[in-house]
Amino acid sequence: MPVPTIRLVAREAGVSQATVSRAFSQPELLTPATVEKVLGTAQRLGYVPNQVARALSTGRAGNIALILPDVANPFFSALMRGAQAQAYKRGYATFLGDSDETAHLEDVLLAKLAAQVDGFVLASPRLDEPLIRKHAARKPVVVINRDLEGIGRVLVDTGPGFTAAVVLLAGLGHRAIAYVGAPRTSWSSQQRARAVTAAGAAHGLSVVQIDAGRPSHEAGRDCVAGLLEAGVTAALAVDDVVAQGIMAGLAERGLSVPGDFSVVGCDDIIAATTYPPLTSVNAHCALAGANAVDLLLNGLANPTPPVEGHVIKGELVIRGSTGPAPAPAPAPRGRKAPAEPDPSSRK
Amino acid sequence: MPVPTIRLVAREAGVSQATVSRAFSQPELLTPATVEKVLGTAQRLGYVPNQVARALSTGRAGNIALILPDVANPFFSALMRGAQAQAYKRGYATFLGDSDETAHLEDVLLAKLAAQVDGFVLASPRLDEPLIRKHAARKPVVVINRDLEGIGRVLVDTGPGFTAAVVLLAGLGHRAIAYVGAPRTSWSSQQRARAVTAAGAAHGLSVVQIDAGRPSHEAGRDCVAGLLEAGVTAALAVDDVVAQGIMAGLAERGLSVPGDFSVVGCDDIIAATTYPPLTSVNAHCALAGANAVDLLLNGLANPTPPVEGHVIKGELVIRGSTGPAPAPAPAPRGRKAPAEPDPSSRK
DNA sequence: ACACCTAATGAAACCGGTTTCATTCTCACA
DNA sequence: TGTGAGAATGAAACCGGTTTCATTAGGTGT
Repeated sequence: MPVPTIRLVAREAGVSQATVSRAFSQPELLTPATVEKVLGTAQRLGYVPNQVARALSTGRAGNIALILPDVANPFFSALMRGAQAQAYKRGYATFLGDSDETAHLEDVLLAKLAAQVDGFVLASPRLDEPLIRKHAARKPVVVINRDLEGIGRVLVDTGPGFTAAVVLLAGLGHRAIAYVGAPRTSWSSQQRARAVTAAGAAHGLSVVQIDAGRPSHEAGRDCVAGLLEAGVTAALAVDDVVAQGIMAGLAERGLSVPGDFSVVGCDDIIAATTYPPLTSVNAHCALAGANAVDLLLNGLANPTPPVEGHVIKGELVIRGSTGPAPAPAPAPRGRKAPAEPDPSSRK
Repeated sequence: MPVPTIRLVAREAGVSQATVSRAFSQPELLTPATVEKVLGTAQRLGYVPNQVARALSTGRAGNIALILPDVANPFFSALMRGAQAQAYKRGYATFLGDSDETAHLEDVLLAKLAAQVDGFVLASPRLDEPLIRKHAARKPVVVINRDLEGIGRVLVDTGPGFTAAVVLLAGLGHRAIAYVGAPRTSWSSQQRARAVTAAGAAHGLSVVQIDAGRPSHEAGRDCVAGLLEAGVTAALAVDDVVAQGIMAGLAERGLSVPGDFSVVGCDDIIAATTYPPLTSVNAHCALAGANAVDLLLNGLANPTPPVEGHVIKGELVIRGSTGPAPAPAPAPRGRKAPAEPDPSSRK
């Protein structure tokens, strides 16, 4: 028994296929009696409109795709949750593409999915700007955490949160702090680094910057040696996963948080579940995902969508991983701290 | 500039559209020189075969859908990562459906996506058996962690791991332990409960069973009161998230792990990153996801696929959350432990 | 040199819908 | 009663691929 098609229904109901089509997509164009007759026979035959065929002729797939660097990272899984739920609410299905943190895979996924979706949400894209623009020229695109003029974007502004964190640490008596970041390609990380550097300078703190590479638990743990060598008493990490790694590395060395060292994370997804609970900057991940989808779908509805940017404010959530700076240790740990790059900048 | 179609490439390359089509789908039918020429011009024009059109004429969508209860749960995000990567490797794109732990949403997602996919992977479905079978009759389905005769399935057998955990705890001197599980609908949880009960009986331990409801950090923390009331000295949790919640609840009450209480988790995704690191049963989540996809796609390739079941063994990974039973406390904590439901079952 | 088989390619039908445009039918109004 | 506007419906083109079938070219065997 083959799947019934529109032509079969048409023949069976004694109407044209155009009528059947309209009975499903624009019933207001038909006599109620006709609609009823068509839907009746369709029901009887078990006919369901073929979504693929519909997509081909209308050019609308009813799908969107979400491309992100790493589903396993809690920031992105939370974001995805928000995005998928919102897309579902608005009648769209969601493709997932995991680029494994590589620009190339992002590019390939964009190209492969282009025909099947009405638009893309790119979360923290690793792709360089020209390529993003190339794809954006073909299909509507909304980027999350990347500031590209003329392309729809949702930005989570964690700068103020990091500033507040630095202020908090300064108030707790810390004098030397570190920012542990991700590679250059990450807009978020750069933004956070800037906030920390500026706030540190404003409050007379010395700031060391450390690059942890791909943000992971291990990366965080591995940079603890560097932190201690640098002689800082607190670290702000690019995200909670790295922050948790730092705490693990500290624990390995018998240092307690926040007694001996303070740690601040970002995203606030796993922060409440770590031990001790992390002081973290809330990034409202799920909201960002949902907003990106809304922006995208609103753009699809409007013929000439105003290119909007949507900014979400991330605020500091203070928990148990930050405390007073430890009293000056009886003896300095490790070799002497490296001199700051440019002390004059502090005056 | 419209998206290039097969006809444009054909005209540009001076061949027929049939030739272009074959250059992409069956290049062995063409002269290598022709293939090269066609692919060259296609590349130059930025042509990518339209998946929707292809799906319409072949009847194959080239997509699969992964339906799961909660993307934000690390077990599922790891599983998804494995599944998506494997699907991509084999040329399939992946839809994601998050059912938010509800059977109804699962049902709706299955129905909505059916037309656009060649098959489904259902991870830990909350749907009841008849409905799963109904959908499986329409489209190929592989389920993960649900044992349904006649339906392709991947099972992660964590029973032996939990048995080993109980043996470990018995060896450490624990006499009363608890299993903290999820609701009945979870096949995995029931399987684990059985293993714990059986192993407990075999080693003369008293076993209390507690239902935490939806498996979450909070749920774990909330059941700590019950654990202490029951007078147990160790808990095995349905997953790492709940286990971590239990540790948080213990820490709140000033109890140390593993000094005062031992905790065992399951899945081994976040286990290495918690503090203290969790002793956990490795569920090989990513592998399960990849295997499910393989099973599904192999089934699609074969006209009459043998309904296979694939079992993955989960083994115990011992870390820092398990230790010797605490010396009998000076005074029993809380009210007296409730009597076991049926003491006779232990003889 | 001729008949014949195979490999490479092209023309056109087809997948299952949507949509434009033409046609028919009604009914209100002058 | 004639006419024109508007509503209901149908015929056919179209979306962008795949695939069948026919055609042409290039060898091979005798």
